[in-house]
Amino acid sequence: MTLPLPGNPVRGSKTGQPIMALFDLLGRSWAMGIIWNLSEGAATFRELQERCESVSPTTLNVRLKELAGAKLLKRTVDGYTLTKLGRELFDLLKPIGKFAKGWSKKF
Amino acid sequence: MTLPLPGNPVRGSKTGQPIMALFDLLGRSWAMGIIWNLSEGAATFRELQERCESVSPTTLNVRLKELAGAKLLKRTVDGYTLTKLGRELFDLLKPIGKFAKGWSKKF
DNA sequence: ATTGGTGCTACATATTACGTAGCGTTGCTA
DNA sequence: TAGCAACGCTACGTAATATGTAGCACCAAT
Repeated sequence: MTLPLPGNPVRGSKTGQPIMALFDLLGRSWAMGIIWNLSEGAATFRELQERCESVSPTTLNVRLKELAGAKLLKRTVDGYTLTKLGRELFDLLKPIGKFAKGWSKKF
Repeated sequence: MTLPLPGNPVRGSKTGQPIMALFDLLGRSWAMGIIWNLSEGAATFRELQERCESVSPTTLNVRLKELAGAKLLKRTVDGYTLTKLGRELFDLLKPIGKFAKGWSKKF
């Protein structure tokens, strides 16, 4: 489980172009979902697990370490929270939520 | 390989909330990379494969079918191209490319 | 001392992705 | 008309990831 960081050739990106490294990081199960659900505020491990529709603790734990390593979230006394960087990313994800609603009407 | 569409409970989303279905679809290897690389213009299968750092044909083919099923791209005489919907999504992905550059400087 | 909550980890199984080889087709060009 | 090259894939074995369930070690309150 290699941590995809810019510069590191990883799964789905041999070049390590920033955008491809980020896509690799976000393109793993629940990565974006975790960021999305954490935007509502800090959460403990188990609470976050519930918000994420009972994702398995294994996956959650691995993902949390990856996202923390990528400086998008961190663990605090209140549980896990987005970093400034993570909130910046969430702000970019947010419009995709709106898009998803329109998209869902096409089916 | 279930196609994640809104309403369908799929991998990473039991509820089928639009955003979660979309995250599931995009959270698969090369899904966002394909959209990103197709934004430069239509491409044949093999050309797209090169743009995506020689992703395996198996993965590429599966992903193309999923994204086409989700109406984000389609096959034309010029090869694969983004649909209007796909270009809309790309426009939302584009700022993430900018973010990725700033992010990459933190390491 | 027990109870209930926490953050995890172990482990077996299932799913997904990869890499390589190569098939069937189409469109040249010799 | 035979040969070749490029096309879009598909087959198939292996490797990497994700899942689900169980439960451990820790802590605080009862």
